Amino acid sequence: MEPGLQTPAPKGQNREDVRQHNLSTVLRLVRLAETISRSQLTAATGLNRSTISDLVAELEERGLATETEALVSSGVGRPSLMVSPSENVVAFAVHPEVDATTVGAVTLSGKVIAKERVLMSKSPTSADSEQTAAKLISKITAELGKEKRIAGIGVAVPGQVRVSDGVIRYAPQLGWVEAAFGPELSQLTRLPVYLDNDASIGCMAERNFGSAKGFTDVVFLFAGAGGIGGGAIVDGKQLRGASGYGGELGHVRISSSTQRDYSGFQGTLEALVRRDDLLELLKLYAATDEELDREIQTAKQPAIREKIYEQIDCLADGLSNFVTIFNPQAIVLGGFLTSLFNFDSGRLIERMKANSVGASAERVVVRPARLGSNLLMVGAAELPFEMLMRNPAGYILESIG
Amino acid sequence: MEPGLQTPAPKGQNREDVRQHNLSTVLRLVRLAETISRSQLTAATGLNRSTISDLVAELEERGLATETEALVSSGVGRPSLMVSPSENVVAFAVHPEVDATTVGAVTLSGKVIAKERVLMSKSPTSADSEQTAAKLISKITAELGKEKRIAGIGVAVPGQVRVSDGVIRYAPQLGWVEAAFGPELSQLTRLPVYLDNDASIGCMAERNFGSAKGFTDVVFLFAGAGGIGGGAIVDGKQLRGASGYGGELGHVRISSSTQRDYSGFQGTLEALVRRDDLLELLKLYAATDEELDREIQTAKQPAIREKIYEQIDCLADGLSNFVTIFNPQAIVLGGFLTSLFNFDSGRLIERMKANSVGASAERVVVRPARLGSNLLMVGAAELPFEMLMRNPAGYILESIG
DNA sequence: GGAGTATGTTTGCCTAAACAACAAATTAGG
DNA sequence: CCTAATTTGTTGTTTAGGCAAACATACTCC
Repeated sequence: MEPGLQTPAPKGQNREDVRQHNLSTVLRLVRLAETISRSQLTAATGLNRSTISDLVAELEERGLATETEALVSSGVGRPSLMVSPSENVVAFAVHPEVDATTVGAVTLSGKVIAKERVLMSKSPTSADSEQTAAKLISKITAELGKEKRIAGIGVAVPGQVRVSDGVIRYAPQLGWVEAAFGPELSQLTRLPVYLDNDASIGCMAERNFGSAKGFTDVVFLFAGAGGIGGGAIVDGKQLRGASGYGGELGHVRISSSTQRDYSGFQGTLEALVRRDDLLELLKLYAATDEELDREIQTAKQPAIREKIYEQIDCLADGLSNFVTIFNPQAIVLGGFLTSLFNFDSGRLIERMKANSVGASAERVVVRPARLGSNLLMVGAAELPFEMLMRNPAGYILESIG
Repeated sequence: MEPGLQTPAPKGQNREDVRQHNLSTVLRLVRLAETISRSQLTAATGLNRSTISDLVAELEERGLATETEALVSSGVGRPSLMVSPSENVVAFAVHPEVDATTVGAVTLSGKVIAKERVLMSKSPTSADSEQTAAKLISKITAELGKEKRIAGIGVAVPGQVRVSDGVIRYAPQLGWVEAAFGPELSQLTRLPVYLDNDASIGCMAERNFGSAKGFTDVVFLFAGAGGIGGGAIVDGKQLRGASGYGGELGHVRISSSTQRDYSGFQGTLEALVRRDDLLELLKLYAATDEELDREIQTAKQPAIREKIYEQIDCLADGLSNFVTIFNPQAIVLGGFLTSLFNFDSGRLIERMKANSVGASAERVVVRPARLGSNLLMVGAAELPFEMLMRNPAGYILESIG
C-alpha cells in the first residue's frame, strides 16, 4: 500500500447491514415518491411482501413513516396501503451570509415549515453567525409542536468546507478562514451539525425535490452575487473527489480570456458570465434576482442585448464541457443563469450541443432550477436527513422539550 | 415518474446478495493485494474469522483463488494462510486497430501470458477484425493448458461504444458506424464479449494494476495517433454518465483557439496538444512513441523546444480543469503525454496548480502511465473479470476442450 | 520447554429474509 | 346481490449465512 492512499474500504456486509440497507432503501423510495404503496415498494425493491410489511412497520414504529389507506383504488384486488414520510421529523437548515443569517425548519418530506432571516451587522464573524443561528433555532424549536423530533442541522456554506470535521476552510465573501462553525454550533445547540458547500447543497436539493428529481447524473450551476457555484451528481452520488473539494464548476477555464473570476482564475466560466457586468450596464445596483430578470427579459438596447448574448454563449461553452465530461441526464441552472436561459434557451442549447460530444448531447435536458428561495433550506436539511437515511434504525432523533 | 428517467434502481438486498457481495469483496481484495493473508482479509472486511474462512474456501472450490502457507512469518502467533488469485482463470483481450488486430490472454492476477498481433490490410471492416480476433483466440486457446478456464473476452475500442449491447457506435479511425462487433464476436467464439472505449479501459488498467493502483479518484489521459482519449474514476467507479459516453476528456474546450481537433471541436485539449504537430516539426513521419520520446527529450532547436513548452502549457490548462472538477488523488498520463511530462514535469505541475482550485491541487499527484504496451490488454481483460467479480459464485467460466 | 499470542477450525446460535397458507378487500360479470 | 378472480396483507415456519465461543494449532520470546 502506498502512503496517502485512502482506505480501499469495500467493507464486508453482515446481517445487520442488510437490515440497515433495506430500511434505508425503503425510506429513500418513500421520500422520492412522497407517497407510495406497499405493493409498489415490493416491485421496486424486489423484496418479499412480508419483508416490506416488516420494514414499513419498523419505519412506522420509529416514527419515520406513516401508513394510510389508499384514496383511489388502482384496479382489481385488495387495495395496498400507502406509505409516506413522517411530517414529525424535522431538520434545521442554516445559511450564513455576509448581510444576514437564515434558519429554516424542513420536514422529512421536504416541506419548509418555518423560516427566519436576521440581518447582520457588517461582516459578522463566524461566532456571530453561530450565535444568531443558535438563537433562531431555539426560537423556531419553541414554536414547533412537541410531537416533532429533530434530525439535526445542515449548514449551506458560501465557501469551501472540510466535510470531515465541519470546519469552514475558506469563505471569501464572509472573510472566514478555518472557522470551526460546525463543532461550535453543535456545542451551542446540542444537535448534530453537518456542513457543505452551498452549490453542492443546491445540486442535491434540485435532484431530490426540484427540476432533476430522481435523476442519477446531474450538473447544477448557480450564479449569485458571489460568482458561479456548481455541483455534479455522478451515478446518483454527489461528486466530491478525494478530499471533498471537487465539483467547483464555476472555476473551469473555457477561454483564453485574461478576465479573472472572483478567485483570480483567468478565462473561467465565472470570469465570463458575470451578473455584476450586466447590473452595471443596466445601471442597477443591488438589484434582486427578480428585478434583474425583469430587465433582462425586456431589454431593448442593442449593447445590452449583445452583452446578454455574449454571456449566453460563454455559458453554453461551459455547458458543452460538462456535457462532454459528465454525459448528464439534466443540467439545472439557478439564480441569474435562469434569466440567461429564459432570454434565449434555443441559442444556449444549440451552441451547447454544437460544441459537445454528440452522443452525450443527444439526450440531455437543460432546465431552470425550480426550488427558488427554498433551494438552500431544502438542500441543507438533506445533510442530516441523509445521515438518518443511511441508518434509519440507528440514527438518534432529538425530542423537543 | 417522468419519461426518460432511468430506473431509480436502489434494489433491495436479500440474503443471497449478502453472500455474493462478500465473495465479491474478498475476491477484489485478493486481486488488489496480489497476495493477502486471511487475517488481513478479516481486518479489511470487518467480517468474522470463520466467515472469511468459509468465503475463501468457496473461492478456492470454484477455482478462483489459491491458498498457500506464508513464506515469511509476520511475528508472534500462528501464521496466517496466504490467498492469491488463481492463475488458471484467463480472459482474452482484443484491440482492433486500422492497421492491426491484437489479441492477448490475461490471467485473473493481471499477467499477460500470451499476445499475438496480426497486421491488417488497409481499412478492415468490422467483420474482418472479428474474424481475425476469433482466429487468434482459438489459436491461443489451443496453446493454453487444459486446466485454464475462460472468463470471456474484453474489447478495447478506439471509438464510442454502446456498452449495453456491445455495438460500436462510431470508430472514426476505423471508419465503423453502428458495428455489432460484440454480438458477432460472441457468436464466432461462443464466449461472452464485453466492449468499452479504449481510454476508459486504459484508465481502469492503470487504476487496478498501474500508476494509480488502489486510488478511488483518478483522471487518465492518453495521447496516441488518433488524438487524446481520457477517462475518470470517481469514487472508485468508472465515470460513464447517463448513456455511457461520459469521460471524453480530450474534447474539453480549454481555449479560444479556433484550432480543431480530430472530431472538429475547437480549442479543445486534443486540438492543442497534438502529437502530429511535433512529428511534423521534427520531420518524423510514422515514428513510434519511443522514437518520438527520444527526439523530444534531446530536442535542442529553439523552435521545437518552444512548441514542446506550448503543448505542456496547454496540457497543464486541461489538467487544471480536471483538478478543479474532480479533485482526484492522481492524474495518469499515457502515450505521447508521458514525453511531455518527462520533458518538464515541474513546469507542467506548477502551471496546473496555479490555475486550479488550491484545496484540490494540494494533494494531487501527476504520474506517467506504467503499463506501457500491455495497457489495453490488461484493461480489456478487466471487463470480463469485472463481471466475474460482481458475482463470483454465479459467473460461468468456460473450460477448454 | 513453557508462556503468550495470533490464527485456523468446529459447533451451535441467531437474525432476517423467503415461503406458504390463509384472510381480507377490491373489481368484474352475470 | 352474489360469486369468481385477483391482489394484497398477515401469520407461522423454514432456511441461509454470518457470528461467537470453545478448542486446536503454530509461531515468538524468554
